[in-house]
Amino acid sequence: MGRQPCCDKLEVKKGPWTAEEDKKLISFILTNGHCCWRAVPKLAGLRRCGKSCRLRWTNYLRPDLKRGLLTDAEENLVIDLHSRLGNRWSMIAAKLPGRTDNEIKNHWNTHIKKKLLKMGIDPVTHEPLNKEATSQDNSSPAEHLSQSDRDHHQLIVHNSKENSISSPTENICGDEHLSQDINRSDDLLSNDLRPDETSLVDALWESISSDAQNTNYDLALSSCEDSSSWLLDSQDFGVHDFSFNCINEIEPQALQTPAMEVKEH
DNA sequence: AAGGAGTACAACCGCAGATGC
DNA sequence: GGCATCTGCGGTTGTACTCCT
Repeated sequence: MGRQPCCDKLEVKKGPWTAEEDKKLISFILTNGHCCWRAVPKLAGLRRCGKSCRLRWTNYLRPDLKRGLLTDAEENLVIDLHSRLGNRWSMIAAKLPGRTDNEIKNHWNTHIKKKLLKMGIDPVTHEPLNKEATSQDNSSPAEHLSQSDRDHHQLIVHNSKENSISSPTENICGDEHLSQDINRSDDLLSNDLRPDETSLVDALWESISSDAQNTNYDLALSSCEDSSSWLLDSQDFGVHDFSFNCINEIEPQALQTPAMEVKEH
């Protein structure tokens, strides 16, 4: 007995999101939160699957996201965490503020994996690919690499010494070192974070916040400006946090403000 | 300049766990 | 306990872009 599809596939649009769709989604979530993702597209006037809306929001539209490549410190932290947690991208992402699991996963697959292979380290086990070669050859592979690459290498050597475990995923629970190290890494990270990069999404947010001055979601936005902590709670700001009485009052046109040209050009 | 190869990243898909009835 | 539904996660794919020949 198969599951129902999460949405009516015939009605649902796929592929890249348009600026107009982005704005609808942002406006809707700022105004109402997300009651349940399945209902969001309908209520927001989007012909998208709820899943797609959730993904778009969490991976791209959330205002607390950082943009741009991961810094060296972030990369080191990802490698460190990966050596302990394995491919648990959501857990890794939770330790990198402003980064998403998808982003980290992509970065791992495109950058870090290759970097580790280049260093002679198995990106899955974080063990040297050829132990004999590394023991015979006094010059570690890291010596041929940049400072940041050497940092990675040292971090991995440190980790493999500290966790004398066969699999990186076996040491997840009850590891006091883990939380301590993660905190240490967080401190390291916080000293080396890049400032946010201006982006199209920022422009989108600017346009929305100017719209917000004339609408009823300025409250949500102001709390957003204070800090992004409301977003951390956003997992929960469902029906119990937001009144949905207003939903019927939302005119689709009201969500379609004219400032969306940014992305379309 | 053309086009093939490589790269980066957004988005989709399917599965599994959590939850409610 | 069984089933339906929702959500989140990880793997994979699609596509736009860049680089190289």
